[in-house]
Amino acid sequence: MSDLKNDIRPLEPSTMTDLVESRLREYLKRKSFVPGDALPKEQELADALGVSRNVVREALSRLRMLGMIDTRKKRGMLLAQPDILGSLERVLDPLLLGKNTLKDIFELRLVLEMGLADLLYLRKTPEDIAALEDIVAREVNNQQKPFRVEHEIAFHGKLYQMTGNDTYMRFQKMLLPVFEYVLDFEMQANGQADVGEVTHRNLVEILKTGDSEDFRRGMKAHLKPHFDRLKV
Amino acid sequence: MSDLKNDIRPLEPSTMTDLVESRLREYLKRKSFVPGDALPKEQELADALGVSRNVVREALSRLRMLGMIDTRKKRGMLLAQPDILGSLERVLDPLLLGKNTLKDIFELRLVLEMGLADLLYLRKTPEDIAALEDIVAREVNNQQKPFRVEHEIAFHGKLYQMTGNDTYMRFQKMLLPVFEYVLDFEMQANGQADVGEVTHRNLVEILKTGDSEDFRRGMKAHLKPHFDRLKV
DNA sequence: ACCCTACAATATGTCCTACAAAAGGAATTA
DNA sequence: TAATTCCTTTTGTAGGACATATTGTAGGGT
Repeated sequence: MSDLKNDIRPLEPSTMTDLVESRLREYLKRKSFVPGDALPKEQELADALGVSRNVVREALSRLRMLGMIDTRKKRGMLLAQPDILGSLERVLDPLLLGKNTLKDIFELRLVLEMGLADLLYLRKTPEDIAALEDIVAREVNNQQKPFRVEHEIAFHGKLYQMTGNDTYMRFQKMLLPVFEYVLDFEMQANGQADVGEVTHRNLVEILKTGDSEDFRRGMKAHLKPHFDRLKV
Repeated sequence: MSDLKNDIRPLEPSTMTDLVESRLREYLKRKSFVPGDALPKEQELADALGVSRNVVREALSRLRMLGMIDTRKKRGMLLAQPDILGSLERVLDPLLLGKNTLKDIFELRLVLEMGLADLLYLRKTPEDIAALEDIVAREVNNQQKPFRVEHEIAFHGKLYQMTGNDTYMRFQKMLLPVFEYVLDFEMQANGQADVGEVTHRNLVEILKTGDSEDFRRGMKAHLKPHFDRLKV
């Protein structure tokens, strides 16, 4: 098992830019800045670190991408609150990822979907249910692919949103395209898509009358074809 | 509801570096390079884009950080497979995140834990169970905090590992520190930690004799104090 | 004919200088 | 006092220069 890779830290990055990036990150944490605080200017950082402004800028460029800092023309740089999913968004493209990672993400989405129930029952409102019924009602029996995908996203997306957890919702929505990609890929090889015995309509019904365990069982049945697809 | 932020694309980034980054990313996708392929040299990219090599380097620096490209001294740059969690790792620090995000991640971990069961039952082996029993056996009744946290990580970490899903495992392990941080924070305010009625030992027992639904119920009971803590 | 070594070619890594642009702050005027 | 103009400061961009490492190649030795 390649467990080692996770336990042992890969040796320190080599280029100055990498070092500066890590120093800066360390610096930001140590000084416990509050978002909005002004940071030293680029030249000062460069002098303090003993490198050129160029290297500092490359490192800062990375932190800026992660949303850790904000820069304004004359004010200098301000500490910001990173958008944790922003960086994921950039990388989470089916075309860029390896086969193993794609499989992992496919499973991860199933896990997230199965764990949904408790949050859902904690926060669902009658308005939410009404919205879901509306979505289900629009699901005509048109099972051609583009429509099916659209309905999937509408329905499950609404479920994520009902949790009131923005991070969870965004995360799931980012995972969906990867999920669909893997699905397409496997379907082309193995035949066409099966659909679970429990439909969206059934799930809504459970939401109205059942408890979180019922819902979880329903979701499991809904996703059963996907689980069956998983190789042991 | 700030749903808009997720539906509408924020306006195009302003600096050249941002533009170049997005152009490069687009270029990489469009040309559908295979990992290992050689990319044009920096100067060529700069010329083609009509910007200075400096700007190109800042953009490349970002992609390098995300693991999308690798550079060797004379070979030029090679396309690589990004490590999707690598970038998350950099940002997922309790001290850097906002209050809402911390709460979201706290919940996200619960969701992930609740969705664990199916993968677990698909892949668990007798050796895994033995390892779990070993871990539980070492859980002396020493409930002081540092030890408790260590046991938590050992036990739940093993569960993640048993799923055989590397991404899931790493993701969960990254979430744990944030989880503990929030827990500490709330405990200081509200009193001390309750512990669920179902213990690690019980969970192992269920793994041996029960099915995935039993396990899920057990996990829910195990995590009950945390769920109770969630505000509606 | 083969291997080893040394050198040249090349792409990235780093530094430096200079200037444009934007934005805050100060000074000036109504 | 309020509005306007100018100045200063800091980031953004450009371009040139050189160090460094690595690859490929040529040459020499066996």
